Amino acid sequence: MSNQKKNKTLKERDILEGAIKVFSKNGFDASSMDKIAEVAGVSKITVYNHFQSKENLFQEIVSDFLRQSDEKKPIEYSKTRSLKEQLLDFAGAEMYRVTEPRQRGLSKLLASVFLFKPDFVKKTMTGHKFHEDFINWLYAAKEDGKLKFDSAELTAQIFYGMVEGCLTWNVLLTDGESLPYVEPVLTEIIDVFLCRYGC
Amino acid sequence: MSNQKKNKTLKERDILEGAIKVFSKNGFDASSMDKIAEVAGVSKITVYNHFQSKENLFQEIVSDFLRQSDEKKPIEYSKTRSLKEQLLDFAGAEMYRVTEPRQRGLSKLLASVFLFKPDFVKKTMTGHKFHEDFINWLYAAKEDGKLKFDSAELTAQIFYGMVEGCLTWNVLLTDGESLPYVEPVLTEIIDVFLCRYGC
DNA sequence: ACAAAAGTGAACTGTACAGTATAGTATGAT
DNA sequence: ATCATACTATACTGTACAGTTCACTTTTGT
Repeated sequence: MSNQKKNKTLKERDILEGAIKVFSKNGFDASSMDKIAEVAGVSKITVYNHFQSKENLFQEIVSDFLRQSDEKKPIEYSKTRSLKEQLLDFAGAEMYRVTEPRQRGLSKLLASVFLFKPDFVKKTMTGHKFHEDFINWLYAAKEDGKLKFDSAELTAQIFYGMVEGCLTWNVLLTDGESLPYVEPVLTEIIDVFLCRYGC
Repeated sequence: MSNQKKNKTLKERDILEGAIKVFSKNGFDASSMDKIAEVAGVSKITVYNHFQSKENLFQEIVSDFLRQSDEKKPIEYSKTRSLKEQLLDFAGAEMYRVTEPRQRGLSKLLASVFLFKPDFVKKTMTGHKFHEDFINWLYAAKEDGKLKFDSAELTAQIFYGMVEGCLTWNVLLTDGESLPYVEPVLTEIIDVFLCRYGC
Protein backbone atom coordinates (compact mmCIF):
# COMPACT_ATOMS: atom_id res chain seq x y z
CA MET A 1 0.00 0.00 0.00
CA SER A 2 1.38 3.40 -0.97
CA ASN A 3 1.93 6.13 1.55
CA GLN A 4 -0.76 8.14 -0.06
CA LYS A 5 -3.27 5.37 0.54
CA LYS A 6 -2.00 4.99 4.09
CA ASN A 7 -2.48 8.69 4.61
CA LYS A 8 -5.93 8.45 3.16
CA THR A 9 -7.02 5.76 5.55
CA LEU A 10 -5.43 7.70 8.40
CA LYS A 11 -7.53 10.74 7.61
CA GLU A 12 -10.55 8.53 7.28
CA ARG A 13 -9.89 7.21 10.75
CA ASP A 14 -9.55 10.75 12.09
CA ILE A 15 -12.84 11.70 10.54
CA LEU A 16 -14.62 8.62 11.84
CA GLU A 17 -13.21 9.20 15.32
CA GLY A 18 -14.27 12.83 15.28
CA ALA A 19 -17.69 11.98 13.99
CA ILE A 20 -18.12 9.33 16.66
CA LYS A 21 -17.23 11.87 19.33
CA VAL A 22 -19.64 14.48 18.06
CA PHE A 23 -22.49 12.12 17.21
CA SER A 24 -22.11 10.36 20.55
CA LYS A 25 -22.33 13.58 22.45
CA ASN A 26 -25.21 15.23 20.64
CA GLY A 27 -27.03 12.64 18.59
CA PHE A 28 -27.45 12.73 14.84
CA ASP A 29 -29.61 15.81 14.30
CA ALA A 30 -27.73 18.10 16.66
CA SER A 31 -24.35 17.24 15.15
CA SER A 32 -23.09 19.48 12.37
CA MET A 33 -20.57 18.56 9.72
CA ASP A 34 -18.65 21.72 10.61
CA LYS A 35 -18.29 20.53 14.18
CA ILE A 36 -17.29 17.05 13.07
CA ALA A 37 -14.61 18.46 10.77
CA GLU A 38 -13.32 20.68 13.56
CA VAL A 39 -13.14 17.87 16.12
CA ALA A 40 -11.53 15.56 13.56
CA GLY A 41 -8.93 18.25 12.92
CA VAL A 42 -9.75 18.25 9.24
CA SER A 43 -11.23 20.67 6.78
CA LYS A 44 -14.89 20.22 6.06
CA ILE A 45 -14.38 19.47 2.42
CA THR A 46 -12.06 16.61 3.33
CA VAL A 47 -14.93 15.05 5.20
CA TYR A 48 -16.96 15.23 2.00
CA ASN A 49 -14.00 13.82 0.07
CA HIS A 50 -14.24 10.65 2.14
CA PHE A 51 -17.95 10.43 2.81
CA GLN A 52 -20.72 11.40 0.44
CA SER A 53 -22.99 12.89 3.06
CA LYS A 54 -23.79 13.14 6.72
CA GLU A 55 -26.12 10.14 6.46
CA ASN A 56 -23.40 8.20 4.72
CA LEU A 57 -20.87 8.97 7.41
CA PHE A 58 -23.35 7.94 10.05
CA GLN A 59 -24.08 4.67 8.26
CA GLU A 60 -20.39 3.88 8.08
CA ILE A 61 -20.04 4.36 11.81
CA VAL A 62 -23.03 2.19 12.56
CA SER A 63 -21.81 -0.56 10.25
CA ASP A 64 -18.37 -0.55 11.86
CA PHE A 65 -19.93 -0.69 15.30
CA LEU A 66 -22.16 -3.63 14.45
CA ARG A 67 -19.42 -5.48 12.61
CA GLN A 68 -17.17 -5.08 15.63
CA SER A 69 -19.92 -6.41 17.88
CA ASP A 70 -20.36 -9.44 15.68
CA GLU A 71 -16.67 -10.20 15.63
CA LYS A 72 -16.46 -10.83 19.35
CA LYS A 73 -15.53 -14.43 19.97
CA PRO A 74 -18.32 -16.44 21.59
CA ILE A 75 -18.14 -17.53 25.21
CA GLU A 76 -17.88 -21.32 25.20
CA TYR A 77 -19.67 -23.48 27.72
CA SER A 78 -17.35 -24.91 30.35
CA LYS A 79 -18.17 -27.96 32.48
CA THR A 80 -15.70 -26.94 35.17
CA ARG A 81 -16.43 -23.26 35.71
CA SER A 82 -19.46 -22.40 37.79
CA LEU A 83 -22.63 -21.29 36.03
CA LYS A 84 -22.57 -18.07 37.96
CA GLU A 85 -19.13 -17.25 36.68
CA GLN A 86 -20.10 -17.96 33.10
CA LEU A 87 -23.32 -15.99 33.36
CA LEU A 88 -21.28 -13.10 34.68
CA ASP A 89 -19.19 -13.33 31.53
CA PHE A 90 -22.26 -13.00 29.34
CA ALA A 91 -23.64 -10.15 31.38
CA GLY A 92 -20.25 -8.46 31.33
CA ALA A 93 -20.04 -8.71 27.57
CA GLU A 94 -23.48 -7.18 27.28
CA MET A 95 -22.63 -4.46 29.77
CA TYR A 96 -19.46 -3.59 27.88
CA ARG A 97 -21.71 -1.74 25.45
CA VAL A 98 -22.43 0.81 28.16
CA THR A 99 -19.52 0.68 30.58
CA GLU A 100 -16.87 1.61 28.05
CA PRO A 101 -17.48 5.30 27.22
CA ARG A 102 -16.93 4.95 23.48
CA GLN A 103 -19.28 2.01 23.24
CA ARG A 104 -21.79 3.78 25.43
CA GLY A 105 -21.74 6.78 23.15
CA LEU A 106 -22.39 4.63 20.13
CA SER A 107 -25.13 2.74 21.93
CA LYS A 108 -26.85 5.99 22.82
CA LEU A 109 -26.53 7.22 19.29
CA LEU A 110 -27.99 4.06 17.87
CA ALA A 111 -30.82 4.00 20.37
CA SER A 112 -31.78 7.59 19.67
CA VAL A 113 -31.93 7.03 15.95
CA PHE A 114 -33.78 3.77 16.33
CA LEU A 115 -36.52 5.42 18.36
CA PHE A 116 -37.86 7.36 15.41
CA LYS A 117 -36.76 5.14 12.56
CA PRO A 118 -38.28 1.69 13.09
CA ASP A 119 -37.54 0.85 9.46
CA PHE A 120 -33.91 1.64 10.01
CA VAL A 121 -33.96 -0.73 12.97
CA LYS A 122 -35.17 -3.57 10.80
CA LYS A 123 -32.82 -2.74 7.93
CA THR A 124 -29.85 -2.45 10.26
CA MET A 125 -30.58 -5.36 12.53
CA THR A 126 -31.45 -8.11 10.07
CA GLY A 127 -28.59 -10.57 10.04
CA HIS A 128 -27.40 -9.66 13.53
CA LYS A 129 -28.50 -12.44 15.86
CA PHE A 130 -27.72 -11.17 19.32
CA HIS A 131 -28.58 -14.03 21.63
CA GLU A 132 -27.25 -16.82 19.46
CA ASP A 133 -24.12 -17.52 21.49
CA PHE A 134 -26.06 -17.50 24.70
CA ILE A 135 -28.66 -19.88 23.30
CA ASN A 136 -25.94 -22.31 22.30
CA TRP A 137 -24.50 -22.00 25.76
CA LEU A 138 -27.93 -22.70 27.27
CA TYR A 139 -28.27 -25.92 25.27
CA ALA A 140 -24.81 -27.01 26.35
CA ALA A 141 -25.63 -26.37 29.98
CA LYS A 142 -28.89 -28.27 29.65
CA GLU A 143 -27.07 -31.16 28.00
CA ASP A 144 -24.68 -31.10 30.96
CA GLY A 145 -27.60 -31.42 33.38
CA LYS A 146 -27.00 -28.02 34.95
CA LEU A 147 -29.98 -26.09 33.59
CA LYS A 148 -33.63 -26.82 32.96
CA PHE A 149 -35.89 -24.86 30.59
CA ASP A 150 -38.46 -25.37 27.86
CA SER A 151 -37.64 -22.64 25.35
CA ALA A 152 -34.05 -21.54 25.05
CA GLU A 153 -35.20 -18.48 23.13
CA LEU A 154 -37.51 -17.40 25.94
CA THR A 155 -34.87 -18.13 28.56
CA ALA A 156 -32.37 -15.96 26.70
CA GLN A 157 -34.93 -13.19 26.47
CA ILE A 158 -35.40 -13.30 30.23
CA PHE A 159 -31.68 -13.18 30.91
CA TYR A 160 -30.89 -10.34 28.53
CA GLY A 161 -34.11 -8.62 29.49
CA MET A 162 -33.02 -8.49 33.10
CA VAL A 163 -29.54 -7.27 32.25
CA GLU A 164 -30.78 -4.62 29.88
CA GLY A 165 -33.84 -3.58 31.86
CA CYS A 166 -32.10 -3.40 35.21
CA LEU A 167 -28.72 -2.14 34.08
CA THR A 168 -28.02 -1.27 30.47
CA TRP A 169 -30.77 1.29 29.96
CA ASN A 170 -30.16 2.81 33.34
CA VAL A 171 -26.52 3.37 32.56
CA LEU A 172 -27.37 4.80 29.14
CA LEU A 173 -29.93 7.24 30.47
CA THR A 174 -27.68 8.45 33.29
CA ASP A 175 -24.66 8.46 30.98
CA GLY A 176 -22.74 6.18 33.27
CA GLU A 177 -23.59 7.74 36.60
CA SER A 178 -25.40 4.63 37.76
CA LEU A 179 -22.37 2.41 37.08
CA PRO A 180 -21.32 2.22 40.76
CA TYR A 181 -24.65 0.62 41.65
CA VAL A 182 -24.41 -2.16 39.10
CA GLU A 183 -22.80 -4.90 41.15
CA PRO A 184 -25.46 -5.90 43.67
CA VAL A 185 -28.13 -5.86 40.97
CA LEU A 186 -26.03 -8.05 38.71
CA THR A 187 -25.57 -10.54 41.52
CA GLU A 188 -29.29 -10.60 42.14
CA ILE A 189 -30.05 -11.07 38.44
CA ILE A 190 -27.92 -14.17 38.26
CA ASP A 191 -29.39 -15.39 41.51
CA VAL A 192 -32.89 -15.02 40.11
CA PHE A 193 -31.92 -16.65 36.84
CA LEU A 194 -30.35 -19.71 38.51
CA CYS A 195 -33.24 -19.97 40.94
CA ARG A 196 -35.62 -20.52 38.04
CA TYR A 197 -33.49 -22.29 35.45
CA GLY A 198 -30.79 -24.03 37.52
CA CYS A 199 -31.08 -27.67 38.53
CA MET B 1 -64.98 30.57 33.88
CA SER B 2 -65.74 32.91 30.99
CA ASN B 3 -66.21 31.64 27.47
CA GLN B 4 -63.09 33.42 26.39
CA LYS B 5 -61.08 31.58 28.97
CA LYS B 6 -62.80 28.37 27.94
CA ASN B 7 -61.83 29.04 24.34
CA LYS B 8 -58.33 29.79 25.39
CA THR B 9 -57.96 26.49 27.13
CA LEU B 10 -59.60 24.77 24.15
CA LYS B 11 -57.02 26.22 21.78
CA GLU B 12 -54.34 25.31 24.24
CA ARG B 13 -55.56 21.75 24.19
CA ASP B 14 -55.52 21.74 20.39
CA ILE B 15 -51.98 22.99 20.38
CA LEU B 16 -50.84 20.50 22.96
CA GLU B 17 -52.49 17.66 21.08
CA GLY B 18 -50.92 18.75 17.82
CA ALA B 19 -47.56 19.16 19.42
CA ILE B 20 -47.80 15.71 20.99
CA LYS B 21 -48.58 14.21 17.60
CA VAL B 22 -45.68 15.91 15.86
CA PHE B 23 -43.15 15.49 18.66
CA SER B 24 -44.13 11.85 19.10
CA LYS B 25 -43.64 11.10 15.46
CA ASN B 26 -40.37 12.93 14.84
CA GLY B 27 -38.75 13.68 18.16
CA PHE B 28 -37.94 17.16 19.44
CA ASP B 29 -35.29 18.34 16.99
CA ALA B 30 -37.04 17.18 13.84
CA SER B 31 -40.33 18.82 14.80
CA SER B 32 -40.96 22.34 13.57
CA MET B 33 -43.29 24.88 15.08
CA ASP B 34 -44.81 25.38 11.63
CA LYS B 35 -45.71 21.72 11.45
CA ILE B 36 -47.09 21.75 14.98
CA ALA B 37 -49.28 24.75 14.19
CA GLU B 38 -50.52 23.10 11.01
CA VAL B 39 -51.36 19.81 12.72
CA ALA B 40 -53.02 21.67 15.58
CA GLY B 41 -55.14 23.55 13.04
CA VAL B 42 -53.95 26.85 14.42
CA SER B 43 -51.87 29.73 13.18
CA LYS B 44 -48.26 29.70 14.23
CA ILE B 45 -48.54 32.89 16.17
CA THR B 46 -51.31 31.43 18.26
CA VAL B 47 -48.92 28.75 19.34
CA TYR B 48 -46.57 31.49 20.51
CA ASN B 49 -49.47 33.27 22.19
CA HIS B 50 -49.92 30.27 24.43
CA PHE B 51 -46.38 29.01 24.79
CA GLN B 52 -43.27 31.12 25.03
CA SER B 53 -41.07 28.83 22.97
CA LYS B 54 -40.62 25.38 21.52
CA GLU B 55 -38.74 24.29 24.64
CA ASN B 56 -41.53 25.65 26.78
CA LEU B 57 -44.18 23.78 24.85
CA PHE B 58 -42.18 20.62 25.15
CA GLN B 59 -41.75 21.09 28.89
CA GLU B 60 -45.49 21.56 29.30
CA ILE B 61 -46.15 18.29 27.51
CA VAL B 62 -43.61 16.42 29.59
CA SER B 63 -44.98 17.85 32.83
CA ASP B 64 -48.53 16.87 31.90
CA PHE B 65 -47.38 13.39 31.00
CA LEU B 66 -45.55 12.86 34.26
CA ARG B 67 -48.33 14.39 36.33
CA GLN B 68 -50.80 12.06 34.69
CA SER B 69 -48.55 9.11 35.42
CA ASP B 70 -48.33 10.10 39.06
CA GLU B 71 -52.06 10.47 39.39
CA LYS B 72 -52.76 6.83 38.68
CA LYS B 73 -54.31 5.22 41.71
CA PRO B 74 -52.05 2.64 43.31
CA ILE B 75 -52.74 -1.07 43.05
CA GLU B 76 -53.57 -2.27 46.56
CA TYR B 77 -52.42 -5.59 47.89
CA SER B 78 -55.18 -8.18 48.05
CA LYS B 79 -55.08 -11.27 50.25
CA THR B 80 -57.61 -13.07 48.12
CA ARG B 81 -56.43 -12.47 44.58
CA SER B 82 -53.52 -14.61 43.38
CA LEU B 83 -50.08 -13.07 43.30
CA LYS B 84 -49.84 -13.81 39.61
CA GLU B 85 -52.97 -11.82 38.92
CA GLN B 86 -51.73 -8.86 40.92
CA LEU B 87 -48.29 -8.94 39.34
CA LEU B 88 -50.00 -8.92 35.96
CA ASP B 89 -51.75 -5.74 37.05
CA PHE B 90 -48.45 -4.05 37.83
CA ALA B 91 -46.88 -5.25 34.62
CA GLY B 92 -49.95 -4.13 32.68
CA ALA B 93 -49.79 -0.66 34.21
CA GLU B 94 -46.14 -0.41 33.23
CA MET B 95 -46.84 -1.72 29.74
CA TYR B 96 -49.61 0.82 29.27
CA ARG B 97 -46.86 3.35 28.61
CA VAL B 98 -46.08 1.54 25.38
CA THR B 99 -49.20 -0.32 24.35
CA GLU B 100 -51.40 2.75 24.08
CA PRO B 101 -50.15 4.66 21.00
CA ARG B 102 -50.36 8.10 22.55
CA GLN B 103 -48.46 7.01 25.63
CA ARG B 104 -45.96 5.17 23.48
CA GLY B 105 -45.31 8.30 21.47
CA LEU B 106 -44.67 10.30 24.60
CA SER B 107 -42.46 7.58 26.02
CA LYS B 108 -40.38 7.56 22.87
CA LEU B 109 -40.14 11.33 22.92
CA LEU B 110 -39.03 11.37 26.52
CA ALA B 111 -36.52 8.59 26.00
CA SER B 112 -34.97 10.29 23.00
CA VAL B 113 -34.51 13.56 24.84
CA PHE B 114 -33.24 11.83 27.95
CA LEU B 115 -30.50 10.07 25.99
CA PHE B 116 -28.58 13.26 25.34
CA LYS B 117 -29.69 15.35 28.29
CA PRO B 118 -28.76 13.50 31.47
CA ASP B 119 -29.23 16.69 33.45
CA PHE B 120 -32.75 16.99 32.14
CA VAL B 121 -33.37 13.43 33.33
CA LYS B 122 -32.39 14.34 36.85
CA LYS B 123 -34.26 17.64 36.82
CA THR B 124 -37.38 16.02 35.46
CA MET B 125 -37.34 12.83 37.44
CA THR B 126 -36.63 14.10 40.94
CA GLY B 127 -39.80 13.75 42.94
CA HIS B 128 -41.22 11.00 40.76
CA LYS B 129 -40.77 7.73 42.64
CA PHE B 130 -41.74 5.05 40.19
CA HIS B 131 -41.57 1.82 42.14
CA GLU B 132 -43.07 3.13 45.36
CA ASP B 133 -46.47 1.49 44.96
CA PHE B 134 -44.92 -1.79 44.05
CA ILE B 135 -42.56 -1.67 47.02
CA ASN B 136 -45.49 -1.12 49.34
CA TRP B 137 -47.24 -4.02 47.70
CA LEU B 138 -44.14 -6.17 48.20
CA TYR B 139 -44.08 -5.41 51.92
CA ALA B 140 -47.77 -6.24 52.21
CA ALA B 141 -47.25 -9.56 50.44
CA LYS B 142 -44.29 -10.37 52.68
CA GLU B 143 -46.33 -9.51 55.75
CA ASP B 144 -48.98 -11.87 54.41
CA GLY B 145 -46.42 -14.67 54.17
CA LYS B 146 -46.67 -14.92 50.41
CA LEU B 147 -43.30 -13.47 49.40
CA LYS B 148 -39.75 -13.67 50.69
CA PHE B 149 -37.00 -11.18 49.92
CA ASP B 150 -34.26 -9.19 51.61
CA SER B 151 -34.37 -5.85 49.86
CA ALA B 152 -37.71 -4.64 48.54
CA GLU B 153 -35.90 -2.04 46.47
CA LEU B 154 -33.78 -4.64 44.74
CA THR B 155 -36.76 -6.92 44.23
CA ALA B 156 -38.69 -4.12 42.58
CA GLN B 157 -35.72 -3.37 40.34
CA ILE B 158 -35.68 -6.98 39.20
CA PHE B 159 -39.38 -7.00 38.44
CA TYR B 160 -39.48 -3.74 36.54
CA GLY B 161 -36.16 -4.56 34.95
CA MET B 162 -37.60 -7.71 33.46
CA VAL B 163 -40.74 -6.01 32.25
CA GLU B 164 -38.85 -3.10 30.73
CA GLY B 165 -35.92 -5.07 29.40
CA CYS B 166 -37.96 -7.87 27.88
CA LEU B 167 -40.95 -5.89 26.74
CA THR B 168 -41.13 -2.12 27.10
CA TRP B 169 -37.99 -1.23 25.19
CA ASN B 170 -38.70 -3.78 22.54
CA VAL B 171 -42.13 -2.33 21.90
CA LEU B 172 -40.71 1.20 21.84
CA LEU B 173 -37.97 0.38 19.38
CA THR B 174 -40.28 -1.50 17.04
CA ASP B 175 -42.99 1.11 17.50
CA GLY B 176 -45.48 -1.49 18.63
CA GLU B 177 -44.76 -4.20 16.11
CA SER B 178 -43.57 -6.59 18.80
CA LEU B 179 -46.82 -6.22 20.79
CA PRO B 180 -48.26 -9.55 19.59
CA TYR B 181 -45.34 -11.40 21.13
CA VAL B 182 -45.73 -9.91 24.57
CA GLU B 183 -47.95 -12.47 26.25
CA PRO B 184 -45.75 -15.56 26.59
CA VAL B 185 -42.84 -13.44 27.77
CA LEU B 186 -45.00 -11.73 30.36
CA THR B 187 -46.14 -15.10 31.68
CA GLU B 188 -42.54 -16.26 31.91
CA ILE B 189 -41.48 -13.08 33.70
CA ILE B 190 -44.02 -13.61 36.43
CA ASP B 191 -43.11 -17.27 36.61
CA VAL B 192 -39.46 -16.37 37.13
CA PHE B 193 -40.31 -13.71 39.68
CA LEU B 194 -42.50 -16.03 41.76
CA CYS B 195 -39.96 -18.81 41.50
CA ARG B 196 -37.39 -16.65 43.25
CA TYR B 197 -39.48 -14.49 45.57
CA GLY B 198 -42.62 -16.58 46.17
CA CYS B 199 -42.99 -18.75 49.27
C1' DA C 1 -73.52 48.21 19.17
C1' DC C 2 -68.97 48.26 20.37
C1' DA C 3 -64.60 47.56 22.55
C1' DA C 4 -61.40 44.06 24.09
C1' DA C 5 -59.48 39.71 23.44
C1' DA C 6 -58.00 36.24 20.58
C1' DG C 7 -57.38 34.73 16.23
C1' DT C 8 -55.64 34.58 11.08
C1' DG C 9 -52.25 34.42 7.02
C1' DA C 10 -48.39 36.00 4.97
C1' DA C 11 -44.28 38.04 4.88
C1' DC C 12 -40.15 38.97 7.38
C1' DT C 13 -35.42 38.54 10.34
C1' DG C 14 -31.69 36.15 11.76
C1' DT C 15 -29.35 32.06 12.34
C1' DA C 16 -27.74 27.42 11.57
C1' DC C 17 -26.48 24.14 8.67
C1' DA C 18 -25.74 20.68 4.45
C1' DG C 19 -23.25 20.76 0.74
C1' DT C 20 -20.26 23.22 -3.00
C1' DA C 21 -16.89 26.24 -5.23
C1' DT C 22 -12.55 28.37 -5.46
C1' DA C 23 -7.98 29.28 -5.03
C1' DG C 24 -4.06 27.83 -3.33
C1' DT C 25 -0.64 24.42 -0.60
C1' DA C 26 1.95 20.08 0.92
C1' DT C 27 3.55 15.57 -0.39
C1' DG C 28 4.91 11.74 -2.72
C1' DA C 29 5.55 9.04 -7.31
C1' DT C 30 7.89 9.04 -11.58
C1' DA D 1 11.30 18.96 -12.21
C1' DT D 2 6.75 18.06 -12.63
C1' DC D 3 2.45 16.18 -12.07
C1' DA D 4 -1.36 14.00 -9.48
C1' DT D 5 -3.40 13.48 -5.20
C1' DA D 6 -4.94 14.90 -1.09
C1' DC D 7 -5.27 18.50 1.60
C1' DT D 8 -6.43 23.55 3.63
C1' DA D 9 -9.04 27.96 4.50
C1' DT D 10 -12.58 30.73 3.28
C1' DA D 11 -16.47 32.02 1.24
C1' DC D 12 -20.51 30.88 -0.91
C1' DT D 13 -25.65 28.81 -2.09
C1' DG D 14 -29.83 27.25 -0.80
C1' DT D 15 -32.85 25.67 2.57
C1' DA D 16 -35.07 25.10 6.98
C1' DC D 17 -36.58 26.87 10.90
C1' DA D 18 -37.39 29.72 15.56
C1' DG D 19 -39.47 33.55 16.54
C1' DT D 20 -41.60 38.33 15.13
C1' DT D 21 -44.25 41.90 12.75
C1' DC D 22 -48.23 43.53 10.50
C1' DA D 23 -52.57 44.34 8.72
C1' DC D 24 -56.76 42.41 9.19
C1' DT D 25 -60.88 39.35 11.01
C1' DT D 26 -63.66 36.75 14.34
C1' DT D 27 -65.50 35.97 18.77
C1' DT D 28 -67.19 37.32 23.14
C1' DG D 29 -68.55 40.16 27.24
C1' DT D 30 -71.14 44.09 28.33
